[in-house]
Amino acid sequence: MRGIAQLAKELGISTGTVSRALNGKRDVSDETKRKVMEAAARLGYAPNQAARALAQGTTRSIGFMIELDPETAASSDYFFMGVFDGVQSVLTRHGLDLLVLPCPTTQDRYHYLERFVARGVVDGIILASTQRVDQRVDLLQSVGVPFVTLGRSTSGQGYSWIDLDFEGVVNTSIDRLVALGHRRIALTLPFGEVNFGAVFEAAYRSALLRHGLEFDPRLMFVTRRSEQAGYRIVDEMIALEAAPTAVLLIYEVAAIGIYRRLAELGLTPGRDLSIVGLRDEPTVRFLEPSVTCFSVSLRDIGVAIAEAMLAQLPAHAGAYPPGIVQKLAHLELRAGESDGPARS
Amino acid sequence: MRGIAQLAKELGISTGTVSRALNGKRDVSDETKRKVMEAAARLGYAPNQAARALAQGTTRSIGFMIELDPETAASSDYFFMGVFDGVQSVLTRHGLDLLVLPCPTTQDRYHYLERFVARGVVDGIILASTQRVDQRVDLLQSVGVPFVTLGRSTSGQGYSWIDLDFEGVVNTSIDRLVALGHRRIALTLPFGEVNFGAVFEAAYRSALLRHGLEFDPRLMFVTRRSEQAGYRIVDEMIALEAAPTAVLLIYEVAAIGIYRRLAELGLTPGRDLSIVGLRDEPTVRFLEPSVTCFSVSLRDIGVAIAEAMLAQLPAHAGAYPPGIVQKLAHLELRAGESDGPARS
DNA sequence: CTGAAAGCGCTTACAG
DNA sequence: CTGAAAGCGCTTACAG
Repeated sequence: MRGIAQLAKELGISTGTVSRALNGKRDVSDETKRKVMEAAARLGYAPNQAARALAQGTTRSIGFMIELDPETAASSDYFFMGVFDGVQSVLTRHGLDLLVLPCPTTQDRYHYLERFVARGVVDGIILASTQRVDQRVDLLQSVGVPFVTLGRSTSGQGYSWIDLDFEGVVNTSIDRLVALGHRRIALTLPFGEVNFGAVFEAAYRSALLRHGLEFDPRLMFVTRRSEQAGYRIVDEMIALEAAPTAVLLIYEVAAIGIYRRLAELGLTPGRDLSIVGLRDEPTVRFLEPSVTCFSVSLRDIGVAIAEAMLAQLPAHAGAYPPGIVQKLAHLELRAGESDGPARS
Repeated sequence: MRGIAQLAKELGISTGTVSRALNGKRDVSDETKRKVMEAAARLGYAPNQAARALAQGTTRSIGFMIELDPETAASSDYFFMGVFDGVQSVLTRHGLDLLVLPCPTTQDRYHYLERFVARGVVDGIILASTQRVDQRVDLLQSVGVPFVTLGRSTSGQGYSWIDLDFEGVVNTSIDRLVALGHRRIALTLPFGEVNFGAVFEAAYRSALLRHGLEFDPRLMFVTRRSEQAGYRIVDEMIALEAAPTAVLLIYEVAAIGIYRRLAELGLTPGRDLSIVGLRDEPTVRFLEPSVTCFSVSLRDIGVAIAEAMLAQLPAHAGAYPPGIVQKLAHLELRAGESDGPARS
């Protein structure tokens, strides 16, 4: 005999009563409750997760699916760790566990998710690296599993998402660079079909339009999230007959490669090429000269995700206003020294 | 009716037979097997995780506990993503899932783990950020849950671990720096009680001894994993009456802060201060001048961890020689330009 | 306030 | 090769 049965026997009461006491149900005497709690703590008893999940039909855990693409994920640890912490801070208060589900490089993201969903491993799913067209959204919606995406998608309709305000970043950056006299502003875009790539590009185009600047597809560079990518595009930019005088980076780490290549060429960031990065990752903040970029609280993003999740869980209705949450996280400009007046 | 019962009804056979077919047991006709598989695929059926875990007494998933310490994790450290991928590549082949368990900053690591273990959420545990004295090791050993630690500990005895060869790194670095004429070599150590801090320091002391160099506690700097930490220690080193001419970094990202501070002071890495970092993170590899550091395959470390895990799981005995695995991952020197001859 | 019992959705000896 | 049935460890109406 083990588990709750053993505990019950030890106390000389029924397993039902033990269960009710442990779960803080009403209709159990304080005395019994106290004794059960004490014994559970003493014996280190915790209800078996599988049995409880089976009986309750709920796992009390939320899955956060991330992707281990070696190139993309290679420097995104920091990003997710911060978000995880925010998610946890909320879930913990509600007795929910966070399980991070890392989709291996070799596996298809759709099937990876599908399996977890079909087996009922978690009560809700958080999706990252949301694609422009993301079948995972359709899957989750058709199955009816509560979910929140970090990043929008054109798939599905009326679901909860939290995203960075890429439009705001682009507008602020372009306005700033134009005010500094820049007319040819390059842009780096993410490799692959992540949705924020499309958002970034669209915002860029409309910002140029707003300033009456010509859109030149040769000024757009598709890059991986890597230092190497920044190193490479310097030469590509210089090779253009009309080279850009500024560049807006979707992945700020590229600045590291750009700085290095510029140094090799005897050029100076902020003078010979203006650079604006996305997030103020510590790595980039310490470059010399410091990179102009934007700050955002990863923890707050995590908190927002968790709240959007809770709003969908029946067991937690009331704690948060039920309904769909769609929220853009504002990014605040942190002016550095990597951008300056355009030189003709 | 749902789940396996529904599938069984659909096919007009018993749930037992469906289960046996799905699990590839012998004693099921190929014909039945085929039909069941087909129907399962068509209906998107996957056995409920909780029910299966309860019946089998095994969850078929392995937990990887990491810590969300904001200061430590806050650097763009892709260490874990690489390791996860290696672990996955092995586990997947054996039908095991990897669940990453992120311990929130606000929670005690011991109790966080204890709860997961008591509830039987996973069949095995991988531990990271192993402490010099780590009660989690004792816990896991007393409960008898299979586990592998990433990093050694003085707690427990005779358990499986995979660790970086810090001793090798220190020996190679000190030999190299001494050969370059350095006599006063500083060291950065990790904040807190992680075991590799003690290993790093011990190796440093014995390497100095081997070269007949004096050990000076003022040359040891406890740092967080951050760029900021590197920035700060430059001034501290310079302030010493006998300043070090070289520094060996436990956290390579510190090089970024060091570079910045040196630049501000008009000093040059590799000439005015020699710097050797630990791992060749991309961030650091692109600094100018490039940082001398060491390369190691994170994926291989993950593979080794997973294999050490499988060796402990009864269900997978045979695939890997059972027993305790204790392995040091070799780090290969990648000479850069951040260290050079000592200047008097 | 408490106990007895059914049921959650699987797996697995046990018969046949 | 297949079915009927017990059992995994919980939770929860239902009585009392």
